[in-house]
Amino acid sequence: MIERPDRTPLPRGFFDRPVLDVAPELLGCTLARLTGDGPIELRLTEVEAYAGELDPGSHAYRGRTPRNDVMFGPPGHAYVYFTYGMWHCLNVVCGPEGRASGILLRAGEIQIGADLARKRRFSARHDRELAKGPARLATALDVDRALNGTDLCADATAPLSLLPGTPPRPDQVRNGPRTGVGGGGAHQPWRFWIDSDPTVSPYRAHVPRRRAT
DNA sequence: CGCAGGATCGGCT
DNA sequence: GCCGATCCTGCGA
Repeated sequence: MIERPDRTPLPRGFFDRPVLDVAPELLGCTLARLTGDGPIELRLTEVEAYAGELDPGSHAYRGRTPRNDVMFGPPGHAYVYFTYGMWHCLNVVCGPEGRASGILLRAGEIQIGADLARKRRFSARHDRELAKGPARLATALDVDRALNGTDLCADATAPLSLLPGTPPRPDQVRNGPRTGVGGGGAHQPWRFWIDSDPTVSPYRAHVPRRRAT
């Protein structure tokens, strides 16, 4: 009998906890995508927590809308949003249900399907850039709003799921301010990443956009 | 390598 | 109308 890594998705209970407990534990976990062309999998190296309606940085801050509806639903589901007119970003809803908290999956290391990811991320000059940033991660794994609401705990044959992986050593888990978040939520140190990992995206402070002249 | 500017459109005020 | 949980390219050092 051949030993294989655990293909059982993380249980719903894993996500049905306070988002700040879940976020650091997601590091090292496997995000598995089943595309028509084959599987693409990555090991998460960077995530960011958003604490629901009370968090000025969260999409849920101004209450429930058609766009953020999934965030108010049960934990363990995918919240995918479209931004800047061209990009998608992927979150996991966390508990308790109705809190509308979630975790943005910001970066990872491609472990399976790098050839497929390279086709989708043709401008990446190096494999470490394939999923270095939330929109790059979504692009590499062919994630768009068609996957909004997907149950990530269903099973490994689903189009998108989260599985246990290889956790980092506890002393390798770092945290700091969230990238690109302005307003009242800017200073919260709710971004978590694996220290010294080359696939972690660079920190960028929020920049209000200037109007075109 | 760092920084500035542009792309592009859905969601919400 | 304004702005965004971003990324890419081009330019200069």
